[in-house]
Amino acid sequence: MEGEIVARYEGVSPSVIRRLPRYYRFLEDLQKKDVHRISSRELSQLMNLTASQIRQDLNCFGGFGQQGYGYNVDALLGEIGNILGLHKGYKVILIGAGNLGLAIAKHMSFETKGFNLIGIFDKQKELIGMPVRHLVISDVNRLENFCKTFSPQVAILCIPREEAPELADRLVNYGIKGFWNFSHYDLAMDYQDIAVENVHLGDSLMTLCYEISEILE
Amino acid sequence: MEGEIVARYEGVSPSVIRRLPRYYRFLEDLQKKDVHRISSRELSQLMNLTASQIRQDLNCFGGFGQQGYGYNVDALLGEIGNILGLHKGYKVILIGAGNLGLAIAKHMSFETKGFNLIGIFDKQKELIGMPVRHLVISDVNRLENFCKTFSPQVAILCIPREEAPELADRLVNYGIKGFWNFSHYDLAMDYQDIAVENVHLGDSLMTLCYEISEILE
DNA sequence: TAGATTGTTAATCGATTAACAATC
DNA sequence: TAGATTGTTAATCGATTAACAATC
Repeated sequence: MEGEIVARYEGVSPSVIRRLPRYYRFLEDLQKKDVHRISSRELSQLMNLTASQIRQDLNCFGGFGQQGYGYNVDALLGEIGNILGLHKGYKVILIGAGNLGLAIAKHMSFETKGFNLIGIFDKQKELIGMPVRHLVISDVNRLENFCKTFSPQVAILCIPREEAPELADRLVNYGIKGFWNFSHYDLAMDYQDIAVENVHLGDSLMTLCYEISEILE
Repeated sequence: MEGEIVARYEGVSPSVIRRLPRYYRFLEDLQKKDVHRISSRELSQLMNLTASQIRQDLNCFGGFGQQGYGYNVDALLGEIGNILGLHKGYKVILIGAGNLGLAIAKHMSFETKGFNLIGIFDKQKELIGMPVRHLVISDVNRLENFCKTFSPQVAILCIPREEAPELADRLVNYGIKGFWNFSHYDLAMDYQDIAVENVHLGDSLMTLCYEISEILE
């Protein structure tokens, strides 16, 4: 809409952004517990952070608190939700309906995280037609047509490593602007203006291995 | 064994540790491609890092390179594997055989990441007895007995948020030393000498939402 | 030996913490 | 008003990058 003011925060560092979802979760929790007011100090104790960091983080986006009072939980929750864009309902498709893909399709609450799952694709004939939630698995070769018709913005990749680079390329051509990448390939940042979240569960497990061995030896 | 020298690297910062699995993956890849020698500069280009950082990182653990030559891929891969402890085969159990739990049980290559999956537990009667890989899902109330008998060191939590804190407590009492936590609860660091890897897939998705909205507005 | 590339120290940059004046 | 707690600036700390002498 013309003239609509969309606050964007270009200068904010990734470390701050990555903490926002965690703030959001803790605030949701407080809200559920009927806590309506919280100071940075109280929140810092809950979250294992410094109060200073919390105030610093929030002030990247504006003065959401009130001196002498603290923060209003409901208002702050709303603000962070807006900053993250959780009301946007971006259209997302999932490619690869194997174990992990299906688990994510069934398990993840897309609606509360800014997304709307509108398609699931696989190349395996036996899976095509299988119902998952409100959807039915489609043939991956319908991808181009589907994207032209429905213009999803985001793709979740639950495909083997080898297939990732080529498929990502194709999807960018079909208009995809972001990837949630579970394939074991490090989706490169060659693309300008394409968002990528690489999720490497294996890396997390290896890190745990290091930590365990640090404790046990 | 008495007198065995176990190199531990207490002083190394978490940011360096978290990069090790990624180095490991890229080196594996080079090995598969029959590359046996690589300089920090070449590797930095592959990985989107600075050569300086790579040298700095590796030198936290020792001088694995050779001036004028670079690094031997196979040797370096082995060293990083050792540092991470990928040969340890720590015994791990998985609790919660829902969509996500099953996907992880079936999909994850534990063996190559330092672990050995020795048990899967759920409380739902219909799931108990179901075969998964080389295992069969057990009743969660057998957990204590199982832990006393087999002494697993690590537990994977694929359980609802509400059940996480209490179950984690119990597991610590049963001797568990580390958690790979997929429940939406932030497993606290109250415990000394317990390793925790919290995996918040929802946080990752919300971060992607922010990034997308930054691109699209 | 000359060229290449490491290991390592020093410089820079960014992120976190501390402090306190502003203000509810 | 007095007490509390923010917003914000300054100080500290840690992580990354640059530079170069050591050495293969």
